[in-house]
Amino acid sequence: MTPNRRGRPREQGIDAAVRAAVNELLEEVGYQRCTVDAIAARAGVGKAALYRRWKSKAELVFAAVVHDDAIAAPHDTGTLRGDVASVLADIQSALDGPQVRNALPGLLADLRAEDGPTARLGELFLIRERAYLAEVLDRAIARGELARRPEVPVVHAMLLGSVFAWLHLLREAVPPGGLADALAPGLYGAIIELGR
Amino acid sequence: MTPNRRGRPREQGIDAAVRAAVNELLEEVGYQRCTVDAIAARAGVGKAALYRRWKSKAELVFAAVVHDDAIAAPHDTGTLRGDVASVLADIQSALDGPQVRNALPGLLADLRAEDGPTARLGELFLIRERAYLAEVLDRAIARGELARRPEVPVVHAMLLGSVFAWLHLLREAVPPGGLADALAPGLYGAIIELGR
Amino acid sequence: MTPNRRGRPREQGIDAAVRAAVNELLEEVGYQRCTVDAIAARAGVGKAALYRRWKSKAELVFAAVVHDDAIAAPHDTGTLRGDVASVLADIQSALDGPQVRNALPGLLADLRAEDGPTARLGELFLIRERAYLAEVLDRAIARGELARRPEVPVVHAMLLGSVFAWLHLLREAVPPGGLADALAPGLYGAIIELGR
Amino acid sequence: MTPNRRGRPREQGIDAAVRAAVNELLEEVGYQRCTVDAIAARAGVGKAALYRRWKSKAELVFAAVVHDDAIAAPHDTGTLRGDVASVLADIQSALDGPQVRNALPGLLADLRAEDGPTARLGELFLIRERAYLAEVLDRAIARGELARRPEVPVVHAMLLGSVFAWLHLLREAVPPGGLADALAPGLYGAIIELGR
DNA sequence: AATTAATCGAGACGGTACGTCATGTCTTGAT
DNA sequence: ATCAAGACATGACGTACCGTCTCGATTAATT
Repeated sequence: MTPNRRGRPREQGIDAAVRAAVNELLEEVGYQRCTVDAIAARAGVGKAALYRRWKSKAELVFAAVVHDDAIAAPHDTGTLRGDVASVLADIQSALDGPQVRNALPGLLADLRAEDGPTARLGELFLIRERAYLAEVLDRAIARGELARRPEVPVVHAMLLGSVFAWLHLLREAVPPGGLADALAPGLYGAIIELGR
Repeated sequence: MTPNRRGRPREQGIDAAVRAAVNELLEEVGYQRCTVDAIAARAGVGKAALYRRWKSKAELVFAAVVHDDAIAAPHDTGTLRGDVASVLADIQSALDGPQVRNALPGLLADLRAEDGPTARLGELFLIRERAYLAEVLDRAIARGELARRPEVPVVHAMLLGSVFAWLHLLREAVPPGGLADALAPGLYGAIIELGR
Repeated sequence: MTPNRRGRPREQGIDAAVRAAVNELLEEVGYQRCTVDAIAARAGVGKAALYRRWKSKAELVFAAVVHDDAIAAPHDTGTLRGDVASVLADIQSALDGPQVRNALPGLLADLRAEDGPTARLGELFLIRERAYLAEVLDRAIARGELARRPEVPVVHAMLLGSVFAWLHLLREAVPPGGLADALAPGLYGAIIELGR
Repeated sequence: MTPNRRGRPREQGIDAAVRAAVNELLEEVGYQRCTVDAIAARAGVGKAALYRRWKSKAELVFAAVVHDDAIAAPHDTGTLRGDVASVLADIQSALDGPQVRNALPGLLADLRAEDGPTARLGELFLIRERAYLAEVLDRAIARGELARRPEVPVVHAMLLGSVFAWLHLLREAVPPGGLADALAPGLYGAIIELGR
């Protein structure tokens, strides 16, 4: 995976074209019928170019679906209550796009089945999300809203899991006021309780 | 799926043999490499017998993995705090077995990909869990621990999602004190906040 | 394929290095697994340099395998019987090297599949062989061994074909006395019959 | 490759359908562009059914192209001269069909590249052809045309090779009188010489 | 000396075929 | 009508190879 120093450099447009193709196909036909051949054809690219960059369909789709700005810089709303709602909104926007929503279950399954370091769903993604979360909690402590910092993984599981469960396990419709608003009060209460 | 009226009756031992084979294979090789052919071979059964009973691999595995006592009768511990921990323990025990843990992501993906009523195969499971949850909340109200009943789907998403995220998204190790104990305080706080 | 007039001249050593690489690989792994990439790598050469010189793998291998002295000057042994054995020995030495033996079937297939003039790349080789043959026959007439000159293509087919069939169709082991000696008497008889 | 005793028997029509498809494709597009996928599609058959019967494209095509009646029962014309012409005509008809002619070079190359017993081009085919030849020679001895039996492989190489060379090495047009008639006199002379 | 232009090694690119594998259906003969 | 065994169509996957192209660096002959 180390880029080459000599030889023809990788063409720039391919990554973008592939991402676009994947996202279109995910939306049109879902994960399972979003074929590697179809992706290559739609992107106007050979399969070799795909497998040169990613080592499986799962990695390919993952890379196409996770955009780096998924987790924006942690927005400070001034209150923990507001920050929690903001984090939830970010999580929702990362999980609820038409592509991600179609891709996530299949992706989870395929990444799990592969061995190697990529098997963990977006290590990087989760690490950044966790750091984000730690910062939000620390701000709340600085404001005096929390006495101590709760275990970050616990908070992480509650926030991420609640959104995921709503969308993919319970498969409830997103409520009119927005999913973040529906979940925020309870999860705010949870954090307060843990930070007491 | 209607059983036969005439002709040779279905052999009794098959269901059990298949369940056993599925569970062994799930544990040994995971969901994707737990092939229908492998299941049939291990169970000493023809594939036709499988598809006579279940209409897809996903249904087959689901049936083999979900034991009816997954959601026990709602145990009344006397306090909401205790009940929440008890529910969480039940959820964890339903999701954390060596088979379910391996099967769940693949199952989610395949059930989602199927169209028609099978897609909601987990419905029954979820409905019972939700009823269970409603009862726990109502007991808390009766005890005076809650002023009003929170939205059940919200609570459901938080409880189920937290466990799922811990196990399958964050893939954290189960903490020494047990997963339920780690998550219970926060989620108790969440319910209190929502029932205020 | 026209050489350049201006600019950097082609490096001299490349042709030799490539020929060597091809012959090694043919002997080691055969025609099909003698990849263009492998040739380039072994020769320490870029693929572009190969395709600048030859227009396909088949041409490349053909050039590497056919040495110009393949058909030596027609050696006059003094009798038709001797000349036939000599021609056969030449043909065998052209077809029976460890490289040619491995390359020939694949080469035949690929050259045939290409359209255009390359398909007849062996032409030159065959034309010279045929001229050689005509000379041998004419000498026999001059000696009075033959009354008239047989059809050269017929004689050609018999001589070349017998050797080829032995090596590549029947895949018989080369007999102890040498292939030429085993085939010469019969083919001498054939020519006598045709020249009667 | 042992046929099954239990389970669904192999469908009968498939072999015939595949042979037909292969022969059509060979004639239309040649060996290299006669794709396994195209064969399966044209025959209305899955690729698995093909690979269940033959272990590579080469074997598949070989089986489709060699028809069992390729070498008919050795026809006794009453004279060695006539028998030789008859054998040659048989060989030509086996090698000169529009399909075989297209397939042979590619087939030779691919079979050679594979390891294992099939690598030898139609062992069975050659064995039968050789037996045929031995019988022709023995008849000639019985008639008193030959004093002793020439080495069969040598005769085999001359007869088979001459035809093959004419068609695939020299790539001469088949002469008006027929290829067998053009080659028969010389090869008759060869056999006489060897049997003297 | 500066310019020009064809070459060099390296390696990415599009296309295309291969052979494998899994799903769900179907077909045997036997129970 | 069921059973075990196993063949069937479909269709995706990941690998391999070919011949082309693109990069930055060389290397001569021409200005």
